[in-house]
Amino acid sequence: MPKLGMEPIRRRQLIDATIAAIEENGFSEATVSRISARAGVSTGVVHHYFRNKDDLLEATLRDLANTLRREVVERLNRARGPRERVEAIIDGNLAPGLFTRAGVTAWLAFWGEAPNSPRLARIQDIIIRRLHGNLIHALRPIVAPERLALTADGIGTLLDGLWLRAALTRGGVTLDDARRLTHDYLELCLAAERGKANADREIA
Amino acid sequence: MPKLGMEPIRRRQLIDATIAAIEENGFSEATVSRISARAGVSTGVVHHYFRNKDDLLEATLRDLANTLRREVVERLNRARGPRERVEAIIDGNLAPGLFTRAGVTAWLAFWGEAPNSPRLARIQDIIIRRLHGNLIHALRPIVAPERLALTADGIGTLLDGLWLRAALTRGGVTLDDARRLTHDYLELCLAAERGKANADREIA
Amino acid sequence: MPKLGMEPIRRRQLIDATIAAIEENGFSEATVSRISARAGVSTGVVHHYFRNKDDLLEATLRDLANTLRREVVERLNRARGPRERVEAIIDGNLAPGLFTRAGVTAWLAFWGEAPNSPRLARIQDIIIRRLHGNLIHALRPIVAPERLALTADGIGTLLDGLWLRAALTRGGVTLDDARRLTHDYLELCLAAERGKANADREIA
Amino acid sequence: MPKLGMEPIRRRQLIDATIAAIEENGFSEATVSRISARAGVSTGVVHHYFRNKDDLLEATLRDLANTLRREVVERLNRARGPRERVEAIIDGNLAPGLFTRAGVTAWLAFWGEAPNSPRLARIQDIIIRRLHGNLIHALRPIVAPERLALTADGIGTLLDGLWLRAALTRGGVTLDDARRLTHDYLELCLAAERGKANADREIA
DNA sequence: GATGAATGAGGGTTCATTCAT
DNA sequence: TATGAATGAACCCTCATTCAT
Repeated sequence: MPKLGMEPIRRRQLIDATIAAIEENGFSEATVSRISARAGVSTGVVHHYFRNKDDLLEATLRDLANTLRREVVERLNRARGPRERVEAIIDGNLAPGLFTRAGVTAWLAFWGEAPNSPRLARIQDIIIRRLHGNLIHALRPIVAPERLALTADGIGTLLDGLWLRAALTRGGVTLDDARRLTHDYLELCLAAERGKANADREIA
Repeated sequence: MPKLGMEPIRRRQLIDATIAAIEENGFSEATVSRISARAGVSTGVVHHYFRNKDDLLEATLRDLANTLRREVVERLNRARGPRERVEAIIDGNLAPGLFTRAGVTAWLAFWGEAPNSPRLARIQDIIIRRLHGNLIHALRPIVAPERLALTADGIGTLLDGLWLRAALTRGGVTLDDARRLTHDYLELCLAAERGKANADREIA
Repeated sequence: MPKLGMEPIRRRQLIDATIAAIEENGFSEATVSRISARAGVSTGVVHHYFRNKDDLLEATLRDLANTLRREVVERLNRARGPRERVEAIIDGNLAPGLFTRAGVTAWLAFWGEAPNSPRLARIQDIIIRRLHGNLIHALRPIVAPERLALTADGIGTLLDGLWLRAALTRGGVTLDDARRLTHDYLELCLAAERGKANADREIA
Repeated sequence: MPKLGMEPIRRRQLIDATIAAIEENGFSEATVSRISARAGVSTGVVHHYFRNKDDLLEATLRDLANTLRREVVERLNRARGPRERVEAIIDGNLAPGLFTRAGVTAWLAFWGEAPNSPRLARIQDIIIRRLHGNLIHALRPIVAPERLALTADGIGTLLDGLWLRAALTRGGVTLDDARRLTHDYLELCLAAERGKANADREIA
């Protein structure tokens, strides 16, 4: 009789094994046989639960994206006031479980493949759009409309740049440095708002 | 005597073909046979002028890095005053010949491979360090010492984030948007400097 | 469950195919694709059961060495008395299944490669040492100590020379000729022993 | 104007380079480019003076064979009496310039290729026949007719076996050991002759 | 005479995928 | 449900050989 309910278990194992394999040896070395060996199953199992390797890779990237989303949503739910909402988004993207040398390496590998894989590119697009939407929503109450998009892009771009550098630079980027940089940027933007508001008041 | 002086010509052709192949099909599809076909030569030629594929890839990344450096140096030579020097670095990194969907895709592909390739990683490291050094040098006269490193990191990280987004997002990032974002960041930083200077003066 | 227990079968097939390929076309023409075709399998199978071609070649030489050892051991087990033991070793090395044009050609091919392959050289070394050890042991009761090593070397060298000539000379070397030559050498040595013994007795 | 008389010089250089290349890295690694590099010329030169690589290899084996022949002939010319003639042949085959680890390695490489190269096989055949002919001629005066062929085969086979072992065994075979073995064999044969002659005389 | 650039077939090897068990 | 044997295309690379110069 067949073991029931194996599907979610096996998919989970294989996705975790895929992330681990990419982290350790890079995208091109993450072969089906290495992934399945790491998951403790035979190569055939991969094609039993995923149509092909591309499907497994897509599922893996989706899984990474979901983890990121959860980190952000969780912090957003605890945030009070617009300022804390922006900080929740920033801190969610720099969550200790994700923003590690290993974690960003896997992301970077997917980024490198995305431009020539429509399926991966689509997911990346969603992630970036989601970040942008969240930031716009959180910043609207505290940033002037004409600077809204620019500020959201600024924070989003900084976060992406930090991820990239975390994967590329030899020593990585410390979580503290990353936080300081983004929060300082937010501070600069809000200070400029206040300065402008003061100037407006003086004129009035 | 055979055709003389073919070496620089062929190396140039092969490097260009490598960039084109990566742009079009991604890193993993940039095979020796595709690269050589694109260069209009047989596969053997690749190994006549490069020890192996890794050497060709390294030479290609070095070439990209050199182009970037030239764009920056050229603008630095024309710059007058510290503010223009910072802008020269920013604009050099966003030079029209480099900051295109295609160009940026090749870079991203190399970034994705770097964590697993010490040789590529070394070059990336040099590029990032060079950018940081240039920025520090240009910002020193106009930014307070305690904010110097932070500001340089901010601009550098923004530039890296812009490159990443240019490759990843569907529509890319327009050159104008990129310039606006970075120059605005510089403006914010300098405005904060002035604000602090004013506050200091008022106190005195 | 897949077909089980294929490993010994496939390894046997591939080793046999390797011997056949070397016999027919020589060492340099014994390519993986020719070997696998001869075994009736695809090229991938070779690397499924052997890490690489060198491993297959080493296994093949080991197999040849084992066959030789079996031929000798079998005859040694049936031998009665020292004289018959020496003859068992000689005849084992000239066993009809091994001492054929074809068999000897494969050996010679391996000999030709051994000086450049430490792995093959090691096996050759063992084979030669084993022959020497066997001969020493068998000759000890019937040859004076001071002539023991020389006689063993003589028989061993003759056997090696016969193998070489069997592979090289156009008509090969007949089994009968080979036997006559080695047995005659043994006879000469033993006659010399007897002669010396007689002389000693006369003196006494 | 073309340099005249280059042909013998270049052929000599290339043959020497071929022997050196085979000695150092084995038959399969003796490529045209390595041989020409060692000779200090370009790859094209090889095909200028030899129709193809096989021709160069054949010329090289012929050259080795000629060297061997010269060593033997020279000693034969100095020999006095049949016994010395036999020893001249033995010592010529063990000449210090030939019977070295390096020298026999090149020979062995050719032996390994000969069975599947009719051209090389033909030369090997000549060498063996020549040795046999020389031995028969030298032994005729001192060995009984019915043992003549056997004795010549014995010495020839011993010499071939010694060459083989010199190339194969780790420590090689010392010149002294080789001489002792062959001369002892000759001694045994001649002693047997005398013994038989004595026996015949006693009967008479 | 000599060069070395160029070719392209063929080498060993890896891989995603299929399938009988 | 799971295995791992098997496939064969495609990979990078090497090589003898040719040929314009």
